[in-house]
Amino acid sequence: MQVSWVRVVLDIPRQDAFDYRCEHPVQIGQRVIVPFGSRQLIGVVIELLPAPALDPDQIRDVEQVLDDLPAFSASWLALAQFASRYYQRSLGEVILPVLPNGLRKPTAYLGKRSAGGPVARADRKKRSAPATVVPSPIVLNAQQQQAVQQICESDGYAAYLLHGVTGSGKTEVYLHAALTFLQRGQQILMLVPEINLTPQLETAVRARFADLVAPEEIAVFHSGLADGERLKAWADAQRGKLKVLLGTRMAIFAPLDNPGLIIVDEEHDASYKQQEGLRYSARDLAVWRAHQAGIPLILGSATPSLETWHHALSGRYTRLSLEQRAKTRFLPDIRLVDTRKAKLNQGFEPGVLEAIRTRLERGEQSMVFLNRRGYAPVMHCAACGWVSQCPRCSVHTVLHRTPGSGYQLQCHHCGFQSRVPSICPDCGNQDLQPLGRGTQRVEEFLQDIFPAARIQRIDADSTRLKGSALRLFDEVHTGNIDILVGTQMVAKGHDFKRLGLVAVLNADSMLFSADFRAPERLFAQLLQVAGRAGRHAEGGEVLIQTGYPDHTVYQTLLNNDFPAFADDLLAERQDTGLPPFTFQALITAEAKSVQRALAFLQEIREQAATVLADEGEPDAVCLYDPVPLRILRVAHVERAQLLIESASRPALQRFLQQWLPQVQAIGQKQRMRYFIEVDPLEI
DNA sequence: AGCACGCCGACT
DNA sequence: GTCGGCGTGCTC
Ligand SMILES: [Zn+2]
Ligand SMILES: [Zn+2]
Repeated sequence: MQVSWVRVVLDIPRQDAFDYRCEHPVQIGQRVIVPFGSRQLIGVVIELLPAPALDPDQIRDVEQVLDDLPAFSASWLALAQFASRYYQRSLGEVILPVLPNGLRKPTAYLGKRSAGGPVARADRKKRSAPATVVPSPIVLNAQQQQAVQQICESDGYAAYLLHGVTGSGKTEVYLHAALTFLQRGQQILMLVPEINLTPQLETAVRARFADLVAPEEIAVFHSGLADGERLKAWADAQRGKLKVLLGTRMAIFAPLDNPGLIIVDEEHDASYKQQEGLRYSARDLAVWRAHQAGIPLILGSATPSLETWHHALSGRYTRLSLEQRAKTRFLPDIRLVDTRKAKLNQGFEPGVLEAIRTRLERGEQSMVFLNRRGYAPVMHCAACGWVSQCPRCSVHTVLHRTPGSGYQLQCHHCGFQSRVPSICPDCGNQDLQPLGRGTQRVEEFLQDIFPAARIQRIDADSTRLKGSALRLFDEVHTGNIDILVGTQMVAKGHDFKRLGLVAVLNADSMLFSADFRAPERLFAQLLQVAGRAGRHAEGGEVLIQTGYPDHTVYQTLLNNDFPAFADDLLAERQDTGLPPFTFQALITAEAKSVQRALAFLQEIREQAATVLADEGEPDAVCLYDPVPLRILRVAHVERAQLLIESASRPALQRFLQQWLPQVQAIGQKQRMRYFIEVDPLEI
């Protein structure tokens, strides 16, 4: 066998690629096991080298070429390459972390327990085929039909904003369009924001495509799957065995080679943005992937992100509106409840409690939405003003009810737990009070005034165990629950047939957040919760408690004029020079003391001025003053950030490419932990 | 990111 | 004397 040289990417931060000698047949896109220092790693071959670029005695040998899956295709590698360039990470830091565990750990292949490797092991495992329900025939209305037709007649790449409220039948458009592309022999990639939303959609997909697609040609891909299941779905995608892949943001990296249509449901949702490691936006990568593959893309939402709305206005995306609610759906009556004039009872305006009582008497479900888990956001001493504080973070600790009948303080940022002090640590006062309320306290209060009601709380705490979310939602669906108390977890997607009333308690808390996207996000969330009520009968009602009923967010809910709201926000963003009219990147530095983090950011900022001057474009990119984060300290680490902004995306990208190597050098010298985020969601 | 190498404090 | 603390520097 002819010896060759290969360039391999590994999951090593800020390092490009490493060259190896290879005595086996090998091609680009194959995974290999290589020695690296004293350990072994799995890497991916990205280049075949005509000759070694290094001293031959520094080059080591590839130990094994893995061939239990086909090599990654050129188009898949191009996607990874784009993400690497755009998000400013090494290619290895993109490729390896997106692979299922078994495919990136050499131990899965070595040793006597490896049993033919992870793929063979996953294939051997018996899995019960999911039951398929018989679909009920669906008739599309004129707008839906027109949308489907336009999508299916796309010539190559086209991006569609499918704009329609809950119940307007977006899912039907997805499914009908998907059917056409399946008939053409192409694959469908469908993204949803949350794991919770996959079961309902999977059932619908399986039912609808049962005639055309075998059960094993449909797969689900998200982080809630066990390692083996995730690996099986990925392997089937890479082997070309799938027709439909349904998943959360990570599914955007699935190695499908013949996609015909990509669908991003609830495209505005912040969950599409990865918040750690490679901070990518699956929505934006979906646009790139569709463009590269030359296929249509559907971005669906009732409340599109302003980025998407802006593109729809400029003509880059085609807007398809669904204004008619499907025939079998009803619009709930949305009302604002002015809390300024009311005496609240445990956060409830009296009329809201009465409305719940009425629904109870009629045997209908109510939902209370409160975006705050735990019993109370903080413990407080009325005598001296002491509040419960996390010793490791600069935040309050939250009072939680524990499974017994006790209480505990928890930090929502670092997980720190502590006992509730019986007296004030500062002044010895014996009467510490919980301040405010979370879902646990609301649940307790409602149970107190409606003793006979069956109340269920659904939040991150009550659904911690695997599968418990599914079970709780089932309870609600089967009607065993009268009142549902929940956080944003209950806001999305679920279609509760007997739900007549939705009450929103603390919407205002999001109104004055420091984040410039707050109004947009609040509106999306409120419309989404509102969409839970009265979908299947008349008389559905949504009550939103607010102290600011005149605010445009609330007024837009009443007059149902999203376009006007979005246009106003866009005008404001243009005036203030914010996205989507500018492009941003954010560097966050972490250190024991914020002074050190700020000093580092200040130094790299000064370096930036030199880079910009050298490029002859001193004003193309603006770097703001470094600032401490709003929550300064988390788990004993203090953080500061530096915002970088430009009116031109290419200029920003060019600048980052020039500047980041110097940032790295300074970071190394100062032993500073930092990371960069392109298109940050929150600043 | 690991993991070794290295040079200083308190322990069988 | 050596066990182990984690600073620093490489890994094709
Ligand atoms: Zn006190
Ligand atoms: Zn904490």
